[in-house]
Amino acid sequence: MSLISRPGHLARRFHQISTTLFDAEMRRAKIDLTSVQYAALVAIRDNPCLDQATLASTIVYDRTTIGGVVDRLVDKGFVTRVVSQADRRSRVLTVTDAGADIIERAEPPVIRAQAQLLEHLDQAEAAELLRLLGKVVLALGDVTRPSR
Amino acid sequence: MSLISRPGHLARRFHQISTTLFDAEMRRAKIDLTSVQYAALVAIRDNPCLDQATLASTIVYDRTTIGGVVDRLVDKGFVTRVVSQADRRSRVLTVTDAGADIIERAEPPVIRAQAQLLEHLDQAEAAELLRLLGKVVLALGDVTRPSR
DNA sequence: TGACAATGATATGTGTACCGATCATCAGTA
DNA sequence: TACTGATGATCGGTACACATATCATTGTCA
Repeated sequence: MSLISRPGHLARRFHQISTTLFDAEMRRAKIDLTSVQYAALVAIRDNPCLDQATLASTIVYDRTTIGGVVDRLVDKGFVTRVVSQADRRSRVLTVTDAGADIIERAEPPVIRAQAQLLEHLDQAEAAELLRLLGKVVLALGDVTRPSR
Repeated sequence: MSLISRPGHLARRFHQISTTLFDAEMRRAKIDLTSVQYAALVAIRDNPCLDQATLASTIVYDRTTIGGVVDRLVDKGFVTRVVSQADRRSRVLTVTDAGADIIERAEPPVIRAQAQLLEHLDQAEAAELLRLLGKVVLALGDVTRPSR
């Protein structure tokens, strides 16, 4: 089988294309967010009083990685991180007003990037692709999360 | 739309699962290769006298990244890199005997990892998933390659 | 209540990804 | 033949990914 048609290569290219489109749209909108930062920000907004471990588990990021991602969101003023009163080991994450604003502003570019990713498929094909990806991710999700 | 069902997240998770399965199989087989290194190695074997720029273009890696990947393949003794006589700017890459051996040894684990990635889909679904991914990658391949 | 396993977070190290800039070399041209 | 643009490779910097190890805190249980 040609390298180009191998599942692993297709997975890599599909993801690469997805993030490239995301970055291009964000740049056009003059928003300083990576796709990883955006996903983390949305997850924090939607789950008040999240700690980092739960955040990592929710969006399936590596625990070590999430620390740096949150660092950068804090630096940009989109998130606050305070030591929990209930459990002094954990840090409680909260989206700031600026963070909520950025999420709103980012929504149209995000939608455009998603549309571009799928624009060469018809409606049925796009739905089927997402369904099949979802099926694989759901089936293998627990076996293959980062080893923590 | 839930974060979990967004195309970008699915792309990220699918790729993440693919590389996790690859790494697990390689570890089981006691082979010290990443999926990136494996793809580069196969491409070098299949295209004699490849230079790094053409290699990067072939498998669509960033040019800067490929330097480090080749470094590690050279360190492991799987690839030689010599300055081209015809064009002293470029380095000609060649797979060593040890490199060819490793590719052979890696083939069964690679096949197993691929099978695991798709094992929760039936035959038709798996084929359709690969077809749709291929269609997207082909359509967007030129627009979204790293900017070099 | 004191040892202790479990848990949240961080530190360290390697590898991948990619941007901008730089340098050497090449090829074409005035 | 000196100028100039293109090209192969590298350097510096930032960000993500993940393994292993370490540290602080917690709740439990003998």
